[in-house]
Amino acid sequence: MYRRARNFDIGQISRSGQCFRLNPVEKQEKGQADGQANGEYRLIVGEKTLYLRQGGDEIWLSCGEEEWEKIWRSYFDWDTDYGAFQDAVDPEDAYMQAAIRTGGGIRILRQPLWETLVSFIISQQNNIPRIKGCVESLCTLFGEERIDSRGYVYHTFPDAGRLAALSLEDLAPCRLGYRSRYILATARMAAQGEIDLEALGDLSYEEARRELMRLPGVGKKVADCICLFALHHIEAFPVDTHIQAMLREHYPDGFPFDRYKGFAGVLQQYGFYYESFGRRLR
DNA sequence: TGACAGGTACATG
DNA sequence: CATGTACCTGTC
Repeated sequence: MYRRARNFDIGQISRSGQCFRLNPVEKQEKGQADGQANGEYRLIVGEKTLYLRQGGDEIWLSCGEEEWEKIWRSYFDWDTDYGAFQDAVDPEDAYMQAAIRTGGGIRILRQPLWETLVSFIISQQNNIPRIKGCVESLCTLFGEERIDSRGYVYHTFPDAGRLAALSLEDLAPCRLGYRSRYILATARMAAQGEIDLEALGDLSYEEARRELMRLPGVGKKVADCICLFALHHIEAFPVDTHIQAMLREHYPDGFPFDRYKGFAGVLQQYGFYYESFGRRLR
């Protein structure tokens, strides 16, 4: 099926670092412009795969209407007007305006909580290609094998019960380093009901963040990423090394949180993308 | 060789 | 509360 989209760029989303199982199907040529016919992408979420292609503002998706409505429309935050967020940015703020020109097609996804939680524990002191590798090996070794309509074999993300039953030794092949013990401890808390992940969706941003930080390996930054990329609290503003650099270099008098009350997390993504990926384009 | 990669936990003053 | 440090692993 086809859909027309504004402020939506599948390549930018795949490189944005908020999801780790959205990747080009074929190895891409370097230097292809965003928003052009930049090949096909495959996304794996839960039990499903989805293939996407984009040419300009026209998106092709491998799913039918029913699945689109049931899963992907919400996943991509389709009905939110990102143009409105962008219009709210201070016209005098040359830095954020440039960031938007580079990454204005990024969406804040609504990803499954458990996958996002574990992935962002893995993300600490780590780089995106390696995070992707770690997540894939975790899925390959401990997820369940599936095959999609194209005959592509993939693996689901292992649930908390599955991971809780593992030992550090079992996890060693995933090369998670010191994060292994965090993941086991977190999985055990989730599996034993020491934390109610289901209930997290009903909490406010502050409550959810505080609750998440009870988990080993989850500090402020990771909790904010989970709030932003899974629970869709778009006011969450994760501060990592890139964002720290952005704040230091471009907002020495403080970031204008008041102006962007309620959606600062969207700007965080534009800033992060511009700092981490965009600067290579210049 | 050492610093760094979307940090966190724990120890000090 | 604020600062300092160890921590797995891979890459440049």
